[in-house]
Amino acid sequence: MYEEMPKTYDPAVAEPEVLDKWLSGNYYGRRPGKGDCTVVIPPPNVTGKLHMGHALDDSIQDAIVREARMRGRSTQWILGTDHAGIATQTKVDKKLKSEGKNRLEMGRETFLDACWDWTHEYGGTIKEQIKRMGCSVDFDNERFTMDDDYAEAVRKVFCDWYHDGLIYRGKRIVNWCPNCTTAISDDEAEYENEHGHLWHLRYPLTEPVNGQDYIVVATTRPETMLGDTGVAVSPKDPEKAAFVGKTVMLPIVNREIPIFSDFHVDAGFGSGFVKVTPAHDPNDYAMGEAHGLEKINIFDEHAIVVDGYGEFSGMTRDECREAVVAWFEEHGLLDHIEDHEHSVMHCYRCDTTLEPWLSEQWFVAVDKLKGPAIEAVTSGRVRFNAERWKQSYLTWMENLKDWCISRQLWWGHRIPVFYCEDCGWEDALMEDTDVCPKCGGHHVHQDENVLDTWFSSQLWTFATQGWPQRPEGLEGHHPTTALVTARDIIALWVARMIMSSEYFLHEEPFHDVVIYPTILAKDGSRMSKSKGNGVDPMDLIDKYGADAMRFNLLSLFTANQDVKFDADIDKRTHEFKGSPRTEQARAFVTKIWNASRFLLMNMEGYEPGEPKAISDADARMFSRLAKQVKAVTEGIETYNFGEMVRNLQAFFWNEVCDWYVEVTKARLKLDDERLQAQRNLIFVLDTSLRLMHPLMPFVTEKIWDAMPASWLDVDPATGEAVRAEALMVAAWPEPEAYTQWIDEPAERAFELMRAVVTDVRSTRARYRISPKEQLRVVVRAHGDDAASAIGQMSGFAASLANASSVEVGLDLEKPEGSIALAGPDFDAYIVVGDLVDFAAERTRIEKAIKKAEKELAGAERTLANPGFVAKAAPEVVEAKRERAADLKAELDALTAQLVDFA
RNA sequence: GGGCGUUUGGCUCAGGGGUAGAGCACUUCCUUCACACGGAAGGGGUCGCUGGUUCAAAUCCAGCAACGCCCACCA
Repeated sequence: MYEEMPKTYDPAVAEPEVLDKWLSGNYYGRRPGKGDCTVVIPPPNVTGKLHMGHALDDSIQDAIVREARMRGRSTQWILGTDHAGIATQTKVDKKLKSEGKNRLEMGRETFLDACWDWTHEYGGTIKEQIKRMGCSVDFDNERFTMDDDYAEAVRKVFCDWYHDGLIYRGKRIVNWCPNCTTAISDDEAEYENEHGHLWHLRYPLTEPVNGQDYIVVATTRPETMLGDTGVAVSPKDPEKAAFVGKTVMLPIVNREIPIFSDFHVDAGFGSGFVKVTPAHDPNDYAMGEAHGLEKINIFDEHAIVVDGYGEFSGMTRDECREAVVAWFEEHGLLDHIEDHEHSVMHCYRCDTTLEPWLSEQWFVAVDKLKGPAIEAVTSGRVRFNAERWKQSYLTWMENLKDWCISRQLWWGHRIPVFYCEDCGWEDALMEDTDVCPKCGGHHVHQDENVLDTWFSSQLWTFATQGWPQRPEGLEGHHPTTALVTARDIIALWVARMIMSSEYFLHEEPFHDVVIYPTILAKDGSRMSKSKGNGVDPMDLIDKYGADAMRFNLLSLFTANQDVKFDADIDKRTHEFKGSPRTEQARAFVTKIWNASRFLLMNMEGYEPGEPKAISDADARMFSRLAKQVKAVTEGIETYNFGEMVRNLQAFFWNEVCDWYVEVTKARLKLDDERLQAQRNLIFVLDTSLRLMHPLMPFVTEKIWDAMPASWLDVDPATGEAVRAEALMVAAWPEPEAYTQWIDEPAERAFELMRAVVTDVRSTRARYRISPKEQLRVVVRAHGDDAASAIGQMSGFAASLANASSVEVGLDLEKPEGSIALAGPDFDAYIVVGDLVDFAAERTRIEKAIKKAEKELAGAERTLANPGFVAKAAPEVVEAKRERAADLKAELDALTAQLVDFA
C-alpha cells in the first residue's frame, strides 16, 4: 500500500514503469465488448516528429479511447504513418545530395530503396513518442500507406475509378514546382504577399486605332510575354471596343496576336489591356480555351526558358524577366513601372515560387463524388465539432474542382496504367504486365507518375481495416467513431475520406469530426521552425511528465479556433524554458498523488464495504461525486474537454482534498467511525481516479496499483472483491449507477457548515489570531433547517475551524467579547475576548451593510417592476423574493450588531 | 472580395438573459503528523464602442473599431 508510494511522485520514474505494465499486459489491442469504438490516428508523416498539434490530437483521442475501453466497448485505436510523397522524397534527395549522389543517376529502383531505408530509420521515432505520451494505440497492428495490402487498396481505388470514368488524363495548367519538378494540388500551394511591380509594356498595333499605334499592357510577369497569344479587354469597357478584333505584333517574338474581349478582365485594373499567356496562367488558360488561342509553353520543367527564344533561351524566370524588361526599355517600349503588391504561390514543401505550367496530368472528376459527400454532412451522418466547421466544409465541397492526382515523383504509389507502344492500348490494371493483352506485343510500359499522397490517405479508415481483401474486418468497426484532426486538413483529407468512403462503402468514414484549436506560440504567432518558437512535446514530458502535458493540453481544448500556449522559449538558443500552465498541471498531478498517499496511509484495518453516508458531509460528497461522474462522461463523449477538465480539477482539489478529506481526518481517529470513513474515502478516491484516468493515465494507474479494493470492485452476487488487472481496463463509473447519491439538501447543509468555518477563519485572519489558538464559537441559526444542518456537522466545523466548541441553537445569546458575523441563514459569534477592536468591527459592519443595502435596493427595484412580476419565470421571481428576504434578515442582524460596537 | 474567430480583473482564459468566475500574479498569515508543486484569509473588473430587442443584456440582435485566421484572387 502506501509504503510503495514514495513521498514525491516522479513521472520520469513512474511513467516508464506504468508503460511496461500496460504493454506487457496487452491492453492496447482490440477486445470483444459491448459497443464499438474505433479511431484512426491521423497519420503523421513518416519522417516527422510529434509537434504540439499532434500532442493535443493524441491526448484527445486517447481520452476518448480509454473512456470507451473502460466502459466495456470494443476499442481499437489504429496507428499508422503516411509515406508523405513530396516530403520524404525531398529529404532523401537532400541526403543524397550531401553524399554527392543524385536520384537521376542512381535510377528509380535504387532511389526507392533509399527511401525505404530512410523510412525504416526515421519511422520509429514518432511511434516511440506516441508511446511515451501514454497513448493506447494498437502498436501490434501498425499500418503504413506503402504496405503491400494498403497499396493494393490504393490500386483498386484507382482502377475502379478509372474504369468507372472518374479518372482521366488531360493537359491542364497545374501548379508546378520547378524545384521538386512535380505538379502539386491547389490545396498544397500557399499564397504569400510579395512586393512586386506592375510593368506597363507597349505592344505595337498592326494597324493604328483612333490614331494610336500601340497599346499598353500591364503585367507582373513580363517574362511570360514570350508565350503570349492574345490580348484581352473587358466587355464592359466601351473605350476598348474599337480595339476588339484588331491585332498587335508581339515584340521580340514577332507574333501577330488578336485582341478580344473576355469577362475575366477587370476594366479598372492596370491599363485595361491584359496580355494572355494560356500556358502560364490559369485565367489566361481559360480565356485561351474560350477563344481558341494557341498555348505556348516557354518553360521547361525547371522553369528555364526553352529553345527557340534566342538570347532568352536557357535563362531562369528571374533572368528572363530582367532581360525582357531591358529589351523593352532599349526599344522604347517600356511605358512605365508601378509598385504593386500581389500574392504569389509557393510550394508548401520547398517554398519555391510555383509556375502555372501546362502539362499532362491525371485527374479525378469530382462531380459524382461531391453529392454523397455533401449529403453525408447535411443529413447529420457526419457531425462536425464545433459545428461551425460544417459550413467551411460545405462551401469548399460546393466549389470543388477536379483533383490533380499525379505527381512527378518516384516515392509513392505508382499509377497502375499500362501503355502498349505497338498498338496504343492503355488500361489500368491490378497486376503488372509486360505483354500487351490486345496485340501481344512486348513494348508495354507503366505510367511514370505516382499518386498524390492524399489519394492514398483518403482510404485511411477502411484500408487500415482490411479493405478490400478482408471486408469482414470492417464489420462493426466502420464507420469509425471519431476523427480528431486539425482544421487545415478539413479539405485536404477529411473531405476526401468522406468522398471515397461514400463511393466504395456507401457509408461515412466516421460519425464525428472533432476539430481542435491550432496551438499558437505565447505571443499569438504561429509556431514554426524558422521562427524557432515551437515547443517540442518531448521537452514538456521531460520537464513535467506526460500526464501534466496531457492535462494541460486538454484544458486548452475549447470551441475556440486557436489557443496560445504559454511556453517560454529562449529567443537566442530556442531552448525551452518552461510552461507555467503545464507546471500547474504537474502540481495537480502531485496533489492527486499526495492525497492518495494520505488516504492509503490511513487504511489500517480497512476491509472493502459499501459506502454509506453517516453525515451530510458524506452525503454531500457522494452527491457531488455523482454529478462529476455524469459531467466527465458527457464531457468526453461530447468532446467538451476544456470545461470538463477544469471542473474535474476544481472538484478533486477543492471538494475532495480541501474539504472532504479534511472533514474526514477527525473521523479516522474515532474507532466506531473509522472503517466507514475508510470505505467512503476509498470509494470517492477510486471513482475519482477512474474519472481522471483517460486524462492522466500514468499517475492514476500508479496509484491504483497501491490501492486496496473498493466497493466498485465488489461483485454484488458473490460479495467477493475482484480487482481488474489494471485501471485502464477497470470498469468506468456509470452515471446511472451514481444518480442514487444525488442529495441536494445535504449539499445545501454542507454549505452552511462551510460558511461557519469560513467566518471563523476570516475573523482569525483579521485579528491575527494564531491558528493554534482554539476559539469558542456560537451559532444562532435563523431557522430549524439551518440549526439542524449545522448542529449535525458542528463537530466537523469545530475541527476545521479549530474551535474549542461550536454551539448551535435558535435562541442563543451573543457571548461577551465576541465578534458577530451576520448571514442570511445564521449569525456566528466568535469569542475573541479582549482582542475586539470596536472601530475595526464598526467599519467592517458598515461596509457589509452598504453592500447588502445596495443589493437589496436592486432586488426591490426589480420586484417593484410590474413587468418583472408579470413576465419573468415564476421560479425567478420566487428566487428574487427569497434573496430580498435573506438580505433583509442579514441587514437586521448587521444593524443589531452595529449597536454592540457603538 | 467572401467567410470565420477574438475583444471579461496585471497576465492566460472560462462562462453566458436574472446579484461578475478560475488559474497565475499580488497582499497577509501558517512549515499542525498527505502535499510549501501545500493550506487559510484577502484586494482587484461599470465583461471593446454605439444603438436595438426585453420586465431584465456582460450574455441575444445590428452597426462600428481593433487584432487574428481561413478561402478566393487582380493580369
